[in-house]
Amino acid sequence: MSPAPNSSSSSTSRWCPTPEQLMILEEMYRAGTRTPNASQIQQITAHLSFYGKIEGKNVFYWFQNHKARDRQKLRRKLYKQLQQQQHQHQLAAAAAYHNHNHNNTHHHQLITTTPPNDHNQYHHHFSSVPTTSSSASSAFLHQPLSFISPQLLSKKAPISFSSKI
Amino acid sequence: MSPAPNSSSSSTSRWCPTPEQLMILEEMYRAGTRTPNASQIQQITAHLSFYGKIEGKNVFYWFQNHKARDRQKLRRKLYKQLQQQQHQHQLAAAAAYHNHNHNNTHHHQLITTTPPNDHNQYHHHFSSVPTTSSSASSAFLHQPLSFISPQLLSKKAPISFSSKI
DNA sequence: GCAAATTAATGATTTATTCAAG
DNA sequence: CTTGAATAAATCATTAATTTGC
Repeated sequence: MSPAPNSSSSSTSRWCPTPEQLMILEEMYRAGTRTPNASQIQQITAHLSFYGKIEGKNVFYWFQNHKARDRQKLRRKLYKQLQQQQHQHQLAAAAAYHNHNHNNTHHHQLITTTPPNDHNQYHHHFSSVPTTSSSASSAFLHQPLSFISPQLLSKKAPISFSSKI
Repeated sequence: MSPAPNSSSSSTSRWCPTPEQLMILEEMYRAGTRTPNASQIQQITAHLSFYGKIEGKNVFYWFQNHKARDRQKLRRKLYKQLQQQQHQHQLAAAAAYHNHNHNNTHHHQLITTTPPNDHNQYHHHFSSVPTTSSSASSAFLHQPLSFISPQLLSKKAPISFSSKI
């Protein structure tokens, strides 16, 4: 049943996107639009208003919600995988306990569906072992553990010596 | 393209964070850790090594890279926003702010930092008549409002069978 | 087949974080 | 240290699906 979204005088409780509008929005999202700015929202609204009553805030909210829920979904999926891998870790640990190391590089990275264009791909690359010219990191790490900061795992760790940040 | 990072050779070309490690690192970053010192790095490494092979330099580099990329991302975003006149799309959000609490069911307000002066919490009361100002906020307040329709500002009355008002 | 009741989706709001500027 | 700006997370509220009893 078509809900007749634009019963004008009545209480327009909330926007109900028509299938055309929804299709276009989803296509835009799929194409990479995540947080359109004002001009884009204006254009999208103008374009979509051809298919039914719509306002800019609807477009704005739609992208907000869609992005948030997409992320949420992905996050739940990752969490599931995390639990699985924790389980496997336990198994692996148990196996390793009974069996000596077997040179079995059991790698994770089961993520098949690459996140489209979002951030969070912390795959930095650097030489595994800086041989002679040990970079600052190793030198840094070779410091004799001056004082252990108490609030490592606590919240709000005040970075004591922040030169300029 | 990938040269089979973990093929036969046991020498892993580079550290590959497990989801658990990644999650913990992100959580630490979110909690405020940005440039951990040697002791912190040691602790973090010890903690994370439970979930997989990791070294101190990995932790060090991770925080370095993460911080850098975060800043970079944010700069790009800000640049985009400044480049434009940033009209409405936060206008909708601002309009959403405008609504006074209709019925706050339960609020748990965790105050982390003691607020010395509480005389100004959320003053987003943009009057319907914007004053001329140099800030971008007034810019979006000023504009002709293709969306953010008046009905949003005048906030509809809740429909009949509300629980309570 | 059909509505009332219940559940799932999703639009709309509020709250908490974050960064940078003053 | 405070404040402005913007957003993402969390939540509220309403519509659509669906289940259920008749």
